[in-house]
Amino acid sequence: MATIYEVSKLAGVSLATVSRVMNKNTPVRESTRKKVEAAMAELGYRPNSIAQSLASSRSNSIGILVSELHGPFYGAMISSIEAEFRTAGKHVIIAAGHSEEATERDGIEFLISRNCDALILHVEAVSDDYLVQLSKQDIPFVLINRQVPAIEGHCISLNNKLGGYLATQVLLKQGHRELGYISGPLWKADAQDRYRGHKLALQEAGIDWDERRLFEGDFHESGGSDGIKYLLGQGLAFTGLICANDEMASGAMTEAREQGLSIPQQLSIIGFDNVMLSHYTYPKLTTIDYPIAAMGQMAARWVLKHIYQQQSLQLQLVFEPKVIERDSCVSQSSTAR
Amino acid sequence: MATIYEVSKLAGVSLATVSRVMNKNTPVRESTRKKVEAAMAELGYRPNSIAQSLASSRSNSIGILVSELHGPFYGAMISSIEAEFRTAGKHVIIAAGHSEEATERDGIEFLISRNCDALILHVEAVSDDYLVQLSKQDIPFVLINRQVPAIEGHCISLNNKLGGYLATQVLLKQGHRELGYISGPLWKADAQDRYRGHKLALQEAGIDWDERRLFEGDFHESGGSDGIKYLLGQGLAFTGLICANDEMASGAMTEAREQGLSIPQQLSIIGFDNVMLSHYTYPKLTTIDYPIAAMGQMAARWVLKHIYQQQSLQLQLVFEPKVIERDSCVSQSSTAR
DNA sequence: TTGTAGGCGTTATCAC
DNA sequence: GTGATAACGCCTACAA
Repeated sequence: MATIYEVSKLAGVSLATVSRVMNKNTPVRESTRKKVEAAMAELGYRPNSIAQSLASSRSNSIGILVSELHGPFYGAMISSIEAEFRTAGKHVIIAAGHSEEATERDGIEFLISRNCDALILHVEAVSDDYLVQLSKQDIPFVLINRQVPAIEGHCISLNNKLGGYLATQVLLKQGHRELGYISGPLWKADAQDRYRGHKLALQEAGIDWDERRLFEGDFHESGGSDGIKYLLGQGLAFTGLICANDEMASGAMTEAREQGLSIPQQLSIIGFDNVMLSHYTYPKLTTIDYPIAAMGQMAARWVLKHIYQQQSLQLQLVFEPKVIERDSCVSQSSTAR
Repeated sequence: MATIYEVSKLAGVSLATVSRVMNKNTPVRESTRKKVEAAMAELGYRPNSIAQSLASSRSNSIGILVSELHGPFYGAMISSIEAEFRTAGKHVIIAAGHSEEATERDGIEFLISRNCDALILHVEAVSDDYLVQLSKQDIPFVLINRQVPAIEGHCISLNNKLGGYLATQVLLKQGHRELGYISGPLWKADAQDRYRGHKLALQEAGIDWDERRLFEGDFHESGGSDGIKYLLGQGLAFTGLICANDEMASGAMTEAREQGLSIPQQLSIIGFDNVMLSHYTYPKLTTIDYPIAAMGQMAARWVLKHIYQQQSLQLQLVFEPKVIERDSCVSQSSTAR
């Protein structure tokens, strides 16, 4: 591989000049620029990004930590982040945190040791405190789907409480008064917030909160099916079910059907996230849209703006969920049970 | 951040010695090792991986190019690759090729310019020739889901033809004789191979191949729904449908139902890939398992073995598909139409 | 506008 | 075993 030195020799200029035409940061006479470019082309020169990084202490790489690399949610997130950085000539290093504190810390350490210029984190297990500490180190980062008051400016989040509220309202407006709720693991902030929104909607509708109507799921399919079993086991009637994400809604749908309930005739189900699978279920899932692609893109822009001085970018830190009506919820009047 | 130099000063040894204890490649007296390690701990020293890379011309990074970053298939692939490398202390840089030749080439260029030690490629649009040329450059790579005869040793692939054959056999064994086939884009090798397997199974069963029973889809949901519309429009009876991937099977299922067909009573549908969504459909999708996680892991091991000299690893280059029976296919005798 | 020269933080090859 | 010391390929004051 040709080096900058060989290019400079062939072009008959100094190595500094070659560097200048590459980086377009210092004016270079048109004629010498031409010579240099010709030499670069002739040699098939490609700058060594590692040497560039070492000399400039900029790696042009951004670390991304998500809970899982598969799954529709993170896929969409990573995809939008990569696209945004790619056009900016930056690259993305990924790692998985698996929602476990130790693994998340490891992942962050790992990305730092890789000299990332910045981090985009979707972490769940690590404490607020840890993140505040981290913000005092020299590695900049953005948080997705998490609000940490002390470092608000680093947080890109969804109004999850509003989402839970809206989901509940969908069913209430359809006349359902007997509801079930399958939450995510309640130690996760987003699961908590969604549930809070649910309770608020109930309260506003004058419906007493009944703990037996809550099942704490795992955000996976099994959480949905277990939830249905649990709720049915309680012996309480319910015509509407809110699930804190789409996977659980799908699991609930399948299980409910196996228990002899027809969906949505006997049970209306609403999910949360609007990930791809919500198209695939039958009936198609009514859900709450989580604009994860937009949020991922915004995280990328945050980095572009703060780390790579692309000042012109506009930022938005808080996003709003919205209802996506499909076929899994119908009005209570059409419910026969 | 502390450098190796400061560590050496604090430990009272030369910087070369510090390097030695880090890399454990040259014997170092126990007592000096201790001193050095103490110094490293005291300073919170972390080696600068960029400087290491420059000096050793090893970046410890592996580039991965896939068609899309989202989608269940690539998610599973990336996930298994990352896991394998992570434990080896390597990291993964990702890029998307979007099944377009120019973008795929760009992506490869991009990863090369990032000084990856090796590449793992899931490319579709780029020609065999290009890949053969690439293999003559100095960047090692493995191909996933593609067979290029001239560089067989670099290819990790599924026996797609067998998959198409097996899928068809599932329906044939259930007594279906009137079949439809929704393929992927036939310029893609895997789509072709699956279709070939289908035709072979038909031939063995003594069923004439009828071009009108083939619809060329796009590997997305829309391909499935369009396929159903097309097949129904042909006015040919069919009680079994093979779709070349699960997404299309799901689209077909939904559309068929909208057209008044009940699944599987009136139409048995089989998919291909066994991605996550096959759980979510109703009825649950019978499909062909594509062991993408195992193949991704194998690709990672290929790199570990060939590039990072982990000689002990065993490699497997060709994988076999297998039938996953679920609920979307039933025997023809139970079909009333 | 262009050239010179001193880093950037390691690894690796020599000697000792 | 350990210590100098040259790379590695580029960036960036500072000079000219």
